[in-house]
Amino acid sequence: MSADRAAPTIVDVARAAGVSKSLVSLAIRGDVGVSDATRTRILAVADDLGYRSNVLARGLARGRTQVIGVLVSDLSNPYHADVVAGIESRALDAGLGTVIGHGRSRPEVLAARLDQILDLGVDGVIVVSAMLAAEALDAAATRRPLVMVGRPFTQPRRVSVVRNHDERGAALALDHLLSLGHRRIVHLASSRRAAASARRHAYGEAMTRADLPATTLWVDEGGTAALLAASGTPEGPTACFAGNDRTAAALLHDALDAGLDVPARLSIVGYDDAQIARQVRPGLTTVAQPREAIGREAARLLLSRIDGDRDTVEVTLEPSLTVRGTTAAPC
Amino acid sequence: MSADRAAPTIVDVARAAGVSKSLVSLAIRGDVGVSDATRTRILAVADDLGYRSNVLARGLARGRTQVIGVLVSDLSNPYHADVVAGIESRALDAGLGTVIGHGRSRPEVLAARLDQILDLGVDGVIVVSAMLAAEALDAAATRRPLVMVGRPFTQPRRVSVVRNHDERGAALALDHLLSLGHRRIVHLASSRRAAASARRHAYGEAMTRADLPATTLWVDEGGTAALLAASGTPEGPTACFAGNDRTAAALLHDALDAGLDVPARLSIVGYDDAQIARQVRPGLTTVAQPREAIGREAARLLLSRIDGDRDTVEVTLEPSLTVRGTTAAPC
DNA sequence: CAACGCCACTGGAACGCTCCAGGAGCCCCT
DNA sequence: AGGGGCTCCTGGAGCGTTCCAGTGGCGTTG
Repeated sequence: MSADRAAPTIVDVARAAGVSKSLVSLAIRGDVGVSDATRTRILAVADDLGYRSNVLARGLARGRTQVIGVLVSDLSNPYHADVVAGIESRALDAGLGTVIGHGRSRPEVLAARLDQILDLGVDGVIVVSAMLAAEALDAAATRRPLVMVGRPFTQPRRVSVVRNHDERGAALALDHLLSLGHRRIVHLASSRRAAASARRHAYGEAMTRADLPATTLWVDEGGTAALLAASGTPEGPTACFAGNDRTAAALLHDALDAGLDVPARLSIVGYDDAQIARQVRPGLTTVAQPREAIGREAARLLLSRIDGDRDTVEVTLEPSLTVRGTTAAPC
Repeated sequence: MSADRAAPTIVDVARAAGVSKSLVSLAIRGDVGVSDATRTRILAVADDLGYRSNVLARGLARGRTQVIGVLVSDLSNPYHADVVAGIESRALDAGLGTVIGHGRSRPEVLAARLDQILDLGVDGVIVVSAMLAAEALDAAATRRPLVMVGRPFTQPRRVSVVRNHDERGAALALDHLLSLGHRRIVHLASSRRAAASARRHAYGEAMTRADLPATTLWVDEGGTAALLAASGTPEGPTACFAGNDRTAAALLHDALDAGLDVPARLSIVGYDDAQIARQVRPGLTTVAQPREAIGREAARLLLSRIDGDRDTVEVTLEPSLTVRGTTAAPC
């Protein structure tokens, strides 16, 4: 099938338009110094021939590919999808393409993908994963500008960080519960990672501020069962702030199974506004991160780094509270 | 910061090892015709210098980048994530990298991303999206080998297709309901797209085979309400086969809201074994597609096309039934 | 011992683009 | 009339690879 004939190059266009290849290059990139008449002619010819500029050749010659990479640990996590959407929209505004690498939640795969994306010649990388090893992150950052999403501390210098303000989010959740009249509020934690710790500490501080005792229960230590058992008793907790929506949803599930009325006997607040928060019944009250905005901000930081800005910064964005059906005044 | 010094090239390695750049190239690619002693020396030097081969230059010179592209319409769809995981694992086995493009469920974005991925110089593309316009698909297929996942008909020749056997899946669902003793089974459809049609037709055929009347209700025509109203009556349906899990979950939700006992008064079977099937209560009985296997098969087909195989084929893989809590014998 | 074949290695062209130094033509000013 | 400064355009070098046609040395063979 002759349609497989080699793709037209800049030289083909130049020949067909009767100009030099340099001029075609200038015209296509929209450079000044090309007369309008010639430019339109060249573009028409290019279009006619079905010319597409070869990114590989351009990247090789310019040292820039106009493509940024995004490394994601878990594709199926809607949080990641939204952040990626934000990144893409901002990149597109700047005329850059985006490719995504998928780490399948495994540190070694993640590191390999990161290398592979960099090898492809992207101009910069945004890492949306808390799981990437610090050394891999550091090594990558010496190769290209790198922006990290979500990890609360800038371990290596040279990387910028965008994250949601977990402390403030936890405070939002607790203010909500406190204003409903809850006093015996426990925290259900399932992870010791950075974001989870920030939320846990913020919980502790909010309780201290309100002069109330703080109690953290761990899922992997049977915390859920302990919580459910206690919440029947007169002195038991009337509300629970969970470290994330998955944990909250599981708790809700178990509570309903145990015949405990939610929210009448136990109020539950999650964190993340994940899809599951809308799917459970009653709907989960939760703290929402500004996911697209986080992505857009990450892209903005990366673009400025690509343009030569050497400063690495840490940006935190404000979360908000979404009230659904799992919170009410204690009865 | 002096770590930003230019990355070492093959020439640097050659100079450091005291050989020609051609020999370095051969050694690194594992070509024959390099003595063992020289090869190990070259590799050691390369490693020492932190040499990484430049994919852009290699792609330009060879016309092959050793990277395949995957175009996905919706990142957050776990179905897609699993297919991608399958693709990646197979590609990795063959020593190829993978980049993902994200179409955000919008045909025009999808088409633009596809072009962009192709521009990047990937050796082939796998499209995991039913939404891509046929023309865009066709245009892409003339540029590189292309494999389509999920769309049941090969519209343009030149593309291979991997899909789940929707007809057989629907038959599995109906066999299950029939063997439970159901006789009045309706189909609830929400889409007229290809996969949905295949399931709908298979429903009709299965009913005909069993000598039972087939009734298809459409969600967008108030089918859900009609179904719920009818299922109370003596002659009303005792079971429903939904076109996908989302539809099934919504039906389940409405049925429970209406005070209808599921599965006692109404059995429900979905399709896809999406995450939601596990999250609703009771868990949804559904047809599961072999998602990773589909991805692996797609990658296998693509690789053989890349290696010069000109045949385009259509492969269907067998689905399986996952029985959960929404099906029981009619009472 | 000359001829041959094979092995290990080399140098340069090519891939498709960008960038740079420079050239032709034109208008304006002195 | 001569020069200066535009604007519009050109040719060639260079980006880091791969590929191809050799080259030289060595062992085998008639």
